[in-house]
Amino acid sequence: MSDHRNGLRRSSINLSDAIIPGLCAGCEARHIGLCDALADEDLHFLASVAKSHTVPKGRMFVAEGDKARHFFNINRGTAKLFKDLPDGRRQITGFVGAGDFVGLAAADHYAFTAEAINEVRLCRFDRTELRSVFTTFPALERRLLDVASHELILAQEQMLLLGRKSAIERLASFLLGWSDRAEICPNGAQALALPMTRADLGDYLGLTFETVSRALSALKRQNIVEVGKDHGVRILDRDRLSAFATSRS
Amino acid sequence: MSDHRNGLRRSSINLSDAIIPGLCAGCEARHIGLCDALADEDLHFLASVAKSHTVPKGRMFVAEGDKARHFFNINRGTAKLFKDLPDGRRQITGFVGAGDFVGLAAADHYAFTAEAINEVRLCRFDRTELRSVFTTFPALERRLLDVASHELILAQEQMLLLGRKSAIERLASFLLGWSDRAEICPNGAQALALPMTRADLGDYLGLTFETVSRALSALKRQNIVEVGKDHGVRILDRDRLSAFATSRS
DNA sequence: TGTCCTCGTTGATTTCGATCAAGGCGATGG
DNA sequence: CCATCGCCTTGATCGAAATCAACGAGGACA
Repeated sequence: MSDHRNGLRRSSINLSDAIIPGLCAGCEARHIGLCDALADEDLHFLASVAKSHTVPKGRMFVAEGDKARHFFNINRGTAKLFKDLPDGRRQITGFVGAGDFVGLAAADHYAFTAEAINEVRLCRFDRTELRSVFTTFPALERRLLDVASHELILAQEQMLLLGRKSAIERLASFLLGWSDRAEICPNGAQALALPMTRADLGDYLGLTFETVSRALSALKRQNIVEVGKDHGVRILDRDRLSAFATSRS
Repeated sequence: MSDHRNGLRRSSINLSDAIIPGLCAGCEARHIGLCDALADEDLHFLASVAKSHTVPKGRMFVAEGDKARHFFNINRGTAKLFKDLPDGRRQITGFVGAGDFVGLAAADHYAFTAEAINEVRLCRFDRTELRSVFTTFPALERRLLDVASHELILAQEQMLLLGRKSAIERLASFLLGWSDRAEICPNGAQALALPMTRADLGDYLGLTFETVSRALSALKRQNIVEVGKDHGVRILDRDRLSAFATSRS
């Protein structure tokens, strides 16, 4: 899970910072922003085509099938991206947080729905305007291609998880990945926050919420993780958790 | 499954054709080539950084973890892309054929392995050289971003399949998707060729080969598909197959 | 020709996770 | 305060797919 960042230069200037100064200050290296591709003085070009928005908890801000008019860059909060089947079954394809770019998985129309898990602040870019910015700053497009490549790698990792891993392996893999993301934006030795519900976790891992709960209990029982009152998780034994993430039983 | 092509202009000139004239002639509109982004007279720039190769059946031509030096464009034949777990479990993330571009899911190192299912002819591009071609022809990079977006859409569709669909739904979804690809390169009312084994299909659909075989038998029993002696499949009732692809039981 | 090997099909049994069910805890609100 | 609701946990049972097993068809090759 750490090699996937190697190919992407870490940003010293985050796009989000440029547009909403002060936000995400502790997170400037978070994941891969759309950052760093522009010189400081060019960032205002991007800012000019961005509109800042706040999405309340539970509100959907992208609907599958809608005409794809915008890209989004998350500044704060967490959202879930998912696809539904007509009978209500749901697959969450990813959780996105500060620094994450949303909207690549779209042709004419969005191929997914996005919903805020808690209050989300984001920047909205018009697709056509962003395209013209690309023409002026090709480095931005290069960066976007890197972001897309990175998402493809993650998607294939998730296919491996969904197609071939057991319930405990899925949960262990998720916790490791989630803690990797979180530690880029370090909150010290704090417990890892899990803003999503067990049901969301199930929809992400291809399990039911009961199975997620049981798998987490199993990890607690073995003193591999600790779950706080606030639902935060602390990883006690990263090595044994890693062992669970790939090996059978 | 048909809307995913809407956002991508169909190519009138296929890159593969330009480099190896005559190949893929019947497939020029196949999937999305890297095509059409360049004017006819500019294609030789691309050709100059490409090397044609033949990969025998069963031979691996990309190994997960290897330094990512090349991109590939398939001209002929079919290959499987996959990831393995240490204990041998395998997830095939995609089958690629004529016109398909391979190598996006890589940062510094490939995140997947690629192996020829039958004899494969392909063009190999040096990554760094291709990058410099981008600088001269930004339209190529734009096209590559479109290809990546399209692959992301497919990957999320596959996550839904792996996480939430039943065995029959998975097989039905695969057959529909596979026939969509094939009909772009029309072989008339012929049966649909399935060059991969049942085991490959299982590794793609997150099932065992026995379950794939049983699901296919179930579709045969209901006269929804017909399986020829050569393992080719003919879809007899596309509507009922579509119904299976999304609905429970 | 016969043997070996890969691939596919089908049947019997097992197992992991889904489903069904009950109850706990904390937040919200009358 | 208690009632309700959302979220989580745990237990009991069920079921879909995995596993184990046997066999058949076709191709490669001595």
